Amino acid sequence: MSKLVIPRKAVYRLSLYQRALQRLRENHIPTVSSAALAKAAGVKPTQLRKDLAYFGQFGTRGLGYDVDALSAKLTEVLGTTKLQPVILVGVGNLGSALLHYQGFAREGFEIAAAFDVAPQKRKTMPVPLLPMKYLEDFVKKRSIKMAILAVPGTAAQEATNLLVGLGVQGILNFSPIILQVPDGVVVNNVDLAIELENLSYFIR
Amino acid sequence: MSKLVIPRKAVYRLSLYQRALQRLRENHIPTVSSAALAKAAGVKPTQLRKDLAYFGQFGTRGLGYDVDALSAKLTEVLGTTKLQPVILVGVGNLGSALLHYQGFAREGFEIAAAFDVAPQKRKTMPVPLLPMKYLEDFVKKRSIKMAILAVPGTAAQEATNLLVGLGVQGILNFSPIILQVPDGVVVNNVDLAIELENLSYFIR
DNA sequence: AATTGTGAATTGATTCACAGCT
DNA sequence: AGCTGTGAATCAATTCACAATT
Repeated sequence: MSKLVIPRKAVYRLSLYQRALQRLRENHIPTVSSAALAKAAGVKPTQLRKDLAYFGQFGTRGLGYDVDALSAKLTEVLGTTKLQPVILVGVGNLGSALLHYQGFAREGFEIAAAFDVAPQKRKTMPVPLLPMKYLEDFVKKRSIKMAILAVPGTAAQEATNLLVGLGVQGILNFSPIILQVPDGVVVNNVDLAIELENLSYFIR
Repeated sequence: MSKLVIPRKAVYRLSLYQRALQRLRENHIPTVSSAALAKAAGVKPTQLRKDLAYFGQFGTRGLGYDVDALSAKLTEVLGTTKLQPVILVGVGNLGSALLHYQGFAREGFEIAAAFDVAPQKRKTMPVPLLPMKYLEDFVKKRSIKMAILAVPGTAAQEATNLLVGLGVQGILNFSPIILQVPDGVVVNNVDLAIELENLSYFIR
């Protein structure tokens, strides 16, 4: 059906639109113009319209977009209907923080389990915290396709090789290393220190 | 001289190069080719060379780049010599995690203080944790220019207005809202849920 | 022989401008 | 009258190709 190619940056923006639409839904606002929605998402109206045009026509000229209908369509296009289970690898400072972070669940992702070389069972862990030796079994049994990687840089590539070998196809990488992966494996990098450094550059 | 405009994405990559160079320095590797450095940073060699060309010539043809010299130049260009103090606003799950995250310090950023509407003093806080009423005083006295924002979406715009009013010019935003800010204020968004959603899209 | 530096070519993303609906 | 949808135009980023240098 709509398996046209949508550019990577556009897909990212679709998620932003979805977020904004969800807030409109909560406020029972039935329709929204491209101008208003674009502002909420931090883009220009024409860009929003172009992005939507990648997979169809949804607006009513003179009126705007139906909030519920567009939101439903975005859910379908983004494939957020069937939600992927995710594992977390590396439960240090950042990793354990991510475990307790509610934001993933709010957007429909479930962290199925967390793994660490030396699991420190501290107070309430919201998900099973397991030693690395159970990783293979778990990933295979549950057909895990996505992992959040929060190990130290020195261990990142090795952990990646392991995950990729077990069939993981998407990695959200918090380690300060650019991972080398084969074609077909997608890596999104989140580097907090670089974001700060980048910010500081543009001040002044 | 070197106050030409460097595109935003290029600046981001400069930080990646700097990271890779630091690892080479630790391993006492004296020179590196654009091919090798580019691979470590996840870009193409020509792109690396173009990026460096924004602010000068540093390589030796036939040989490559002097690791120490290039790293020093990047430090200068990125302005990481004089390091900015940063405050954290919002000490919930994610915020307190960020407080304990060592990665900022490792790259030379100091979180000067953290603020929250209802500060919960739990065990060892690595920095002063203060109620919001002390924010104005602190930002002015310490001339804070950068803030990490980790409040709930519902409070994000209001907190932003406050910070901007006090002279903050750079915000690293973890809340799931696109902040509206005046010209001259830079916002970098980090949205973990969207990164995951994006990843899941590209897993066919 | 190896590798940089860069103008030219290309590819991609964004914005404009306006026709087309409601 | 208002707002979408989109081809054309523009702008930006990336990659190519090769001369220049050590």
